[in-house]
Amino acid sequence: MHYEPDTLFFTQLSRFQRLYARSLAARLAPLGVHSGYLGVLHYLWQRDGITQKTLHELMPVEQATLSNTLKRMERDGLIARTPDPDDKRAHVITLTPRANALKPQVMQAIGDLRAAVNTGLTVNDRRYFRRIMRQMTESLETDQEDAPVLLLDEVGP
Amino acid sequence: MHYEPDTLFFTQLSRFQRLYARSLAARLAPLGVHSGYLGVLHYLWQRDGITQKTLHELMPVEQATLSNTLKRMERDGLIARTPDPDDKRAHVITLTPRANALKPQVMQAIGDLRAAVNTGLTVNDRRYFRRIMRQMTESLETDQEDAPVLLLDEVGP
DNA sequence: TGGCGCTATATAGCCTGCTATCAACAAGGG
DNA sequence: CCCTTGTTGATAGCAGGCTATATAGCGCCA
Repeated sequence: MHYEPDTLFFTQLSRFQRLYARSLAARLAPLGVHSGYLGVLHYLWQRDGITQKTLHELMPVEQATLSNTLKRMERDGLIARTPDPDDKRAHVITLTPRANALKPQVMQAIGDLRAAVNTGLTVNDRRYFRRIMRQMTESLETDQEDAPVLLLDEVGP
Repeated sequence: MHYEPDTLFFTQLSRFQRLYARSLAARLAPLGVHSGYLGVLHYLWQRDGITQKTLHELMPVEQATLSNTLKRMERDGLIARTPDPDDKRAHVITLTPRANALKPQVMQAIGDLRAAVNTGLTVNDRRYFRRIMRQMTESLETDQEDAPVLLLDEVGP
């Protein structure tokens, strides 16, 4: 009875995520969209003209990551950043016409991939999978809160 | 009835994978091990002294990725590369004593994390999850084989 | 009002992955 | 024996993540 299941769970998970990203990339490439842009597009399609800060509050990536992603999206002509009249530190992010026009094709690509990945699975399988993934995600969030805060001595005078 | 489930499956999956990697990193950092090293360590602990090519055949990453990972592991004193006597292009990769000594702690870290992630899940949940993940992974592999090979005209003289 | 601390964003530097390409060596055929 | 073709590994350059830190502007309070 093997204790170590030959390939690590982490390895399989990473591989799965990378395969997913690659299939997505294959479908999005002709549109000039990268997988990292998806989250931004998703929220801006719902609510255009917000600041980076607001967008950041909606998305599960760090501020620096978002900043870099927005830079590439600007370079690729998907968003524009105009100064926020109310706060000179901030910029209002808006989608370009091109980005707006892309929505149906991007949605189609996502749907296509979803269908491909779901072949052979029941509705129940999918729900169950998402439920377990959500629960594991919560456990990981907790795990990181419980992080070793240590080094709290040495605060001396 | 929402068709679009608020956050994209891909986004959730990526986030889950990143959280997993981060929790792993938190446990491995004190050992001087990065998450990308795990696969290499895993296989070399089983079978030390193989070439990069052999290792590559075992691992689900591209050759260039492996090459870079090995470079960082060498820099960090975990592996050594000695010339292969049978083939002057190749190097034999061996673990350093430090890397060998690290095995119990790394295994412990992996086990700890596994336990943390599995809290609240039944054995059945875990098995089911892995099964669905494996099946989705296979669907994605198929998806990429079916890739648009296109551009096969224009070969003419 | 002048300065200090907080906040919005950008940048530097790293890890991990990818594709494309190159250099060096191996192996076989003519 | 040499020359072509294949194979092993390294490198360049990019995407997308991260932490840490810098910069600029906002706001408040003394």
